[in-house]
Amino acid sequence: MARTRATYHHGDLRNALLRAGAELAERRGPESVTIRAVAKRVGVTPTAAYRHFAGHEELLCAVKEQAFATLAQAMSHYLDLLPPVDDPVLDAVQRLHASGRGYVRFAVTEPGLFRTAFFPATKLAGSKEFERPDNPFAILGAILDRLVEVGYLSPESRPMAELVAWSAAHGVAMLTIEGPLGSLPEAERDQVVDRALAALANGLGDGPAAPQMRKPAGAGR
Amino acid sequence: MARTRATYHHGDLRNALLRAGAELAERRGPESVTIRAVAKRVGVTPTAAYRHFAGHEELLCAVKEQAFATLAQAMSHYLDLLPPVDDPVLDAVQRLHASGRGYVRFAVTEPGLFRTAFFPATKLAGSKEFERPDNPFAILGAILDRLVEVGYLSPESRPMAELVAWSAAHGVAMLTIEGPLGSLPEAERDQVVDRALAALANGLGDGPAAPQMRKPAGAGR
DNA sequence: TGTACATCAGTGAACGCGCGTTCACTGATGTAC
DNA sequence: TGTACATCAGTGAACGCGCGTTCACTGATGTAC
Repeated sequence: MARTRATYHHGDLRNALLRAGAELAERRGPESVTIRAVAKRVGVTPTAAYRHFAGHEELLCAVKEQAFATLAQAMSHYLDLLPPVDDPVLDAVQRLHASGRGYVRFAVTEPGLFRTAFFPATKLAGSKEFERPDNPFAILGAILDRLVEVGYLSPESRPMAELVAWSAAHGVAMLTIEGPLGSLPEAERDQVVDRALAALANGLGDGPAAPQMRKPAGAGR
Repeated sequence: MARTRATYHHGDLRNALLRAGAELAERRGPESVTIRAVAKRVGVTPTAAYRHFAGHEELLCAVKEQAFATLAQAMSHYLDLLPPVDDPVLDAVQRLHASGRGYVRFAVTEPGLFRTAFFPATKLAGSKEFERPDNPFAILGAILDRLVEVGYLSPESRPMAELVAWSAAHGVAMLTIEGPLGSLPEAERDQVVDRALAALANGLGDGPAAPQMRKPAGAGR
């Protein structure tokens, strides 16, 4: 299987098309993921794609879902690199911060994939990406649970906190790849990113352990 | 002038095309702003548009810029509705909060225009929208200056604080119109929006007047 | 005030492009006997 | 083990669409004399 098309039958065309879709999305964004472009890239007739996808929309949804998973993996990977810290509160807060940094980092290094992950899904199949365990929502959820455990976040504030945290990271990411943050020099941009994430971590904390974590004014990274 | 095409010469075609572009953007997003569609809407040959715009890109940039200005106006208008409060610190913080709410409100009620305002500007003319005085950056700037005056924000944190604040609002807006926040019931969505903005206002404050403003755990709107 | 004429803002037909999708087809595969 | 045949995964040509853009043009406007 998976030979590069020496035979008439491909053997693994669906996956090949998906991979080609991901490559196109990575290089030129979600708009470039067309039936024709994807088929051409694999070296196959456009018609052949219809054996594996009902149409363009289904293909795009599959690529989108895949991009979303890649984003989650990047976040996880970035979190895994984080050295643990003795103070459990600080450790938990740092994990929140790092997840945001991983998120933004992915958006910056893979803007095409990032945009694809959030490409407006036309009709159905919109929220399928959340059924998988490795999605940003779930990753954030675990971090926030930990923040409650260590007393940084109050249990009352726990519900929907994922979305609050997600918003902060998403805003920074978006303004960087297609907004005013994009034209900033990298050093200043990183500073804004860190300050935005710090403001979130800072502003989110309302548990008994929160006050001691507040940084002094003007503290950098 | 501005009669609805009883004569051969239009008299105000450039503006008419721009208006048609805005209407299309409003209804079906930036992708639908094409030379042909805009001309058709005005009741004119596509070729006629080339008397007023160098090409599609220039037209789209103009519409984009216009959408951006509309966003700023909506923010201003929303801020103007805000009743002043006696406590100057509270007043300033509320203005920050309200500007964010206006921003998100615009995104939700006019998603097409909002997306148009942030549509990736291909080449040049990218940052032209910031030359005008009525842009979100300037509006936020004034609010943040005030926050420094009243001692909520430390002067050291003032630089680039616009972008930090902007990120928070932008994230919420984006996740609402084309992300997981969109599928939430409206009441819960508003709650997330308010919490995200509160977390920002809360987390941003590092001046002497900040501690007294912190809300108790689980405080709602 | 009347007229010739330059200028300007539109028309209409046409180009080439890439797109999604359908059709009748054919080559390869693998299974039943 | 060998062969007939159903099934399946691909081909190739074609459709209609909307797009940006160019061309030679014509109708309206307004200005110089």
